[in-house]
Amino acid sequence: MHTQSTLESGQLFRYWKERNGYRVVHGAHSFYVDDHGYSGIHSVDFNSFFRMDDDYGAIVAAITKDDVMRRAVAAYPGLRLIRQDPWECTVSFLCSSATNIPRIQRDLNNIARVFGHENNGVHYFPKIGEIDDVEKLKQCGTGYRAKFIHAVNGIVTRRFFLQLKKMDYETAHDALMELPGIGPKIADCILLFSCDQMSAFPIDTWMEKVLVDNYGRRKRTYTHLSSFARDYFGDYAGYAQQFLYHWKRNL
DNA sequence: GTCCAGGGGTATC
DNA sequence: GATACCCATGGA
Repeated sequence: MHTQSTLESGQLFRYWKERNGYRVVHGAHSFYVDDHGYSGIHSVDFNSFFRMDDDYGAIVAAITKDDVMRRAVAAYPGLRLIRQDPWECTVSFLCSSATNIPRIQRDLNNIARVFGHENNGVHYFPKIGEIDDVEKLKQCGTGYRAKFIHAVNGIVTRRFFLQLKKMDYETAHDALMELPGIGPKIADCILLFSCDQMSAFPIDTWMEKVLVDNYGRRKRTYTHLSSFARDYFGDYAGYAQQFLYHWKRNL
């Protein structure tokens, strides 16, 4: 695994550079990781978090269908999808609308400090139901997103997220879009990064550029672009998306 | 001052 | 179905 491209490709937000690697704080975990190893987390949880159960070589081979993908994969060998906690992932991408990554990181750290749990100087993310004050949420810097985060905090359950993992893609996508503030893009991020829906293909402004510039797409509607990509790349389209997103942003 | 940033809701044609 | 505008905010 290549830690830099994996952690800094916009899927996870609460990490800090430490020594020669990173400290990651997510769910109930706070651990250190670099390109040579890790500490502070059990191997079972580490392997789950970085999707070591995937057949990485086979997946990369399956999605490398053209020269664009060959360039993206060659640029970031070892880039992996992360299997996140669905609730933390949901709040993360509710924070992500029409803003930038540094600000998402700032807001999530504020939310963890204000609503979460402190242990040995580490601020862990709040659990479902604990983000229960809209004004404090706005003070975290979330702006108009506060009302959505607060509403979703009062609706979802652990069971809801477990169901999303068992549903087919379309059903799970529809279920997420029933929630306030969650449209097709944020729903795809939640499914891909935390619900084992590897065919989900989130399309933000950067992925729209990729599909128009590099894949000749004309219609810029979400459903058109997303269904094209899912058909073209197949069952692991989400992995292709992560390579292309990171590649396009760093050209 | 203007534009853009891992969007979504709503009104309007 | 597409398009326009609004939502708050910060950095370029």
